[in-house]
Amino acid sequence: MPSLIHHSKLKKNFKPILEDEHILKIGENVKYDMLLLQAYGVELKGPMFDTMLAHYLIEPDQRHTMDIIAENYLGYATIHIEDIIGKKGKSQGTMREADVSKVTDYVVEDADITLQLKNIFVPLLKEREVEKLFNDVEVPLVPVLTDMEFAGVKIDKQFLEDYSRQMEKEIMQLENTVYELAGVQFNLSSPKQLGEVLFEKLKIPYVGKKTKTGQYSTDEETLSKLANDFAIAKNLQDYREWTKLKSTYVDALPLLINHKSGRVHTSFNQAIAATGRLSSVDPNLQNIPIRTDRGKEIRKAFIARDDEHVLLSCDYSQIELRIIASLSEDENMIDAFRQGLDIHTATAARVYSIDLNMVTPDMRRNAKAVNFGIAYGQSAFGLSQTLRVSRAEAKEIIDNYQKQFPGVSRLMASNIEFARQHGYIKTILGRKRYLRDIGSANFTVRGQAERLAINTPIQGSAADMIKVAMINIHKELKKRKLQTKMTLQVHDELVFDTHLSEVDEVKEIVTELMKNSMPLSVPIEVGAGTGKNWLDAH
DNA sequence: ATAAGCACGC
DNA sequence: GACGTACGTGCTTATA
Repeated sequence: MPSLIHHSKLKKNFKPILEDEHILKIGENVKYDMLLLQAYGVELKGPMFDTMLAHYLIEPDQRHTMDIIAENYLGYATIHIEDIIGKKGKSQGTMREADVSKVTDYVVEDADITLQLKNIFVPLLKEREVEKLFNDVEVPLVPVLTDMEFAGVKIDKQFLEDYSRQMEKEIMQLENTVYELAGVQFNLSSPKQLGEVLFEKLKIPYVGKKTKTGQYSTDEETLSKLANDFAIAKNLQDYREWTKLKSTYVDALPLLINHKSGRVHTSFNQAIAATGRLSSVDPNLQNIPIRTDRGKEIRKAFIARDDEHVLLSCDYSQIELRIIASLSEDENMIDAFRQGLDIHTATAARVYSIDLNMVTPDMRRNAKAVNFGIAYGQSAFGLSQTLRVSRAEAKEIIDNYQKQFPGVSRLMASNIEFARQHGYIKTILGRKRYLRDIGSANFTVRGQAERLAINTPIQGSAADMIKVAMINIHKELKKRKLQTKMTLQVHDELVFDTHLSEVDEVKEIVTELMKNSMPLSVPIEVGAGTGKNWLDAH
């Protein structure tokens, strides 16, 4: 017999406790339990403590599974799940089928360890000054993410199946063309075989570094340098694009449609990215293509619930640069945003010391690349690579940038200095990241830590901001008893499935709450669009 | 199974 | 002169 007590009896006994607003619930990865209980009609309520999220704020660069933190903080080796349900893979069973006495040991240990960890983490959160971030942001975000995952998104399966067949034809043709140009048949998807064909059999001159295993590099950067001179390279670029889109998205997404809901339910991981960002898995809905026309097609498959609904997409405009402007208090950058200028054009005008209306597309492109690189601590070498200009030219652009935006340069330097002094760097809401290599004598290792000291406050503060917005929006939708569901978060974008009758009201609520979730010294702009599918909503 | 190479997003 | 742009997820191939 799988279980001794039927779940209806368990539910009767536990539901009043689990739904009691005053009883503290302590768990590891509470979102998982919330989702599970939801399937049994139980809504977990009241104060929460999540040991996974606590450890995420205490040691953001580490992993946060219970077996690891139990080992580290309690010196205790937990029972391995594989000892109960079998090794990972096809033979692995489920908890329902497992030996009851083993499961009993496992769950009792789980409860015991979770409580012990909670008692350790409560003072530690206070000591590390992340208690408020924990209680006001990370914990309240849990039910928001639970609702988003449960809501899921609708996928047009037929559309993707049709597109897949069309892609198959394109891929077959490209394959044949490449075989003809190469004079051999080989596996185009094998970078090893491809490198040998291009650079040994066809004797195409190879410039640039080999990969770390000594292979010829065949990545996009390499192929694009060859594309003008060798037709085979262009065909390979197309082949790569089609096969990537087909295997990762078009063929994979329909397989993940849930049979009960008919929708795709991603899982948002709240304790992976050390900067505070969320991540998305099974499927990853944060990397759906948008750059190329062939890729954009895939977004047409993300559709509203039915004919009476639309997708609403709201995204922050240049949020990371606005955060840089605000943190640095750089007058010129703040001015540009206050005047509502296109930031890349404004940057170009300053860097090239010309009028705004004299900025050419090339200048804007260069300025955009600088703005982009700034947030990551990019060097003159790095910029010269992206822009494909000489190092001297890249250095001149950067020098001009630093002269025109001295506050930004000061911010970078002072963040590195702060990290040296304190051993960590923090975001606007006080999320900390420990940079233990900041004083390393090794140039490479220290350089990496310095780039993290620059990037983490920027990327992390943007993450803080959208998390607060999500909590406030979720609360407001509930308060107004609106049916609109928040479904996706893509770092600076939120997507909603909205009934037509609610669109105007929800658009207003969302844009206002996104703008006002955290005060900056520059205005925050939010773009909003609606459509039957995700592409049209942009 | 795991690593490598590659490519998608922000 | 080194090294050279942050954060993720997931596909296929190659190797063990």
